[in-house]
Amino acid sequence: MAKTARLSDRDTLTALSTCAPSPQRCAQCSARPFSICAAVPDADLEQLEAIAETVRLERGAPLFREGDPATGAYNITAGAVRLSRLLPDGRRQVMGFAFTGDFLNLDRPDVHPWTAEALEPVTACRFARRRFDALIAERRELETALLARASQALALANAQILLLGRKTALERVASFLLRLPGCDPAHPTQDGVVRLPMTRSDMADYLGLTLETVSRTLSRLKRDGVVSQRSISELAVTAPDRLAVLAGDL
Amino acid sequence: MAKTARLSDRDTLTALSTCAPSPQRCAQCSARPFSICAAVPDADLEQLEAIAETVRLERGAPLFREGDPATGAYNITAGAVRLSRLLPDGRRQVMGFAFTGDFLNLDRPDVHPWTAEALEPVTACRFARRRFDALIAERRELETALLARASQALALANAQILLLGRKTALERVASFLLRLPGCDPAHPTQDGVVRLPMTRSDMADYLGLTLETVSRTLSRLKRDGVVSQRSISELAVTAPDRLAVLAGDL
DNA sequence: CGTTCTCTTGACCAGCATCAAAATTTGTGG
DNA sequence: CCACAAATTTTGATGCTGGTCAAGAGAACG
Repeated sequence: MAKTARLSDRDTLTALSTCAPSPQRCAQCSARPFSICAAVPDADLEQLEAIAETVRLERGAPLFREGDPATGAYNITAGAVRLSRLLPDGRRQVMGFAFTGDFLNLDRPDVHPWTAEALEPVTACRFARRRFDALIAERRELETALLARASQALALANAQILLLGRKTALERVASFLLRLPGCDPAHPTQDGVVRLPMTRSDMADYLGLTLETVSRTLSRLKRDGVVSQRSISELAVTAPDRLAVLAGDL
Repeated sequence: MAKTARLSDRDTLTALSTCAPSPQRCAQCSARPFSICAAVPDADLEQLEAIAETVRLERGAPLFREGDPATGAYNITAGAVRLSRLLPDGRRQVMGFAFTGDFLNLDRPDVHPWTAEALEPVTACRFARRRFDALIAERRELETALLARASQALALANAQILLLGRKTALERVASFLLRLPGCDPAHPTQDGVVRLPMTRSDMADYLGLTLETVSRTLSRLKRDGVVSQRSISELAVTAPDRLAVLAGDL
């Protein structure tokens, strides 16, 4: 479905921060404050560095695929990732997007329940499964951090269940635009700018809609003066209050 | 929405098992093997007993309500519970059903994200928030068990997201009938019998459908010989293989 | 610049929702 | 146990939201 495009856009990475995301130097890692690694005190970072390995992906490249045996866990240190599952006939559900600081395979499954693909150039730390499990067993604060992350993930999943089960197309798109900016700590949002590193099709498959419906709904929001388009992948929310009403939760 | 019905059907409880679910005697609790309490060794059960309190609910009674401050966590020891959230205009999403052994408030929220109501007579153990938090801090195996439960809950939530985002009405109902029996360890399912302690409306609000669509879909499954009706709240799956195909996942 | 991919817009359609009413089940009181 | 009332379920008729099909406009890349 998604073609493996080639694109070496290293600028976004270096522009992001002067200290490179790198397991060799966890202490200087720009993603650490947003990551599960923040639970490990500076003095013990070597333990983390010892089992981490840096992975770099170009746009479209998979970090792992649905059905593959899970041999590691991943911490995203830069870029954005799409998590998706397929039904046998090709219908796709985007299960979520992961940004800087997000941890994949919280629940340490034997087999990956979904495919993870880079939406833009991505760096991630890979922790080999066995050694990571051993580290968790040894360091309780890591397990506590994992539980906190799992709780967050559950709350988000439940918000998505409400969205998919009971919201209209307009409410889904509005909810998405409100929620997305808060998900990426590497791109702190300024005055209502929403960065959309994914395609309309990705949004549609995330929101249980079609790409045409997403496009029409965004056009409607523009026409109604709720958002304005800065570029194809960047919107500005001009009426956040109205957008919140349209999103429709309490 | 749900009226507080009065019904003291104690028989289902005693019929369920000879050893009463009771915190005073955790060692004899029939729900313990299915519960998070299984993580606490027999020798230390007093610690659990000390902070537990038994709650009994008649059908329709709430265990807690969406928006209420969360002052405790609950372990269901008998019966079935409906978890639901409301949109301001009254649309309802049933977030799930909880059965014997299920633990509510895994993520220890400050405010309950949903309402929990008894579908039938229910007994539960209530753990006061503070004291439970203290016990977790003290006993690591409890935290490990919570993480394992949270992982399970995440996997289930993700299955539901796929269902709500991309499945047809027929696929949703079929998936539901396949999944439900495995959720209630207190009623081990014999040869494809599915117990449905919830109404059509509850199923509909769980599956993102209307009660009419659920009813029509069940009628269709009956007409096609995939299931047969034993009573209004009990079906028998006569063609499990065909049902699995209709459910449509890999 | 031309090729390709993505996005937008329009016309039409289908699956499921809505509205309505009858059938069945459950609960209540004699 | 029966009769009646209330709630739930089933079934039918009709409508609407969002999906499908199609074509053209705009970006991105070589």
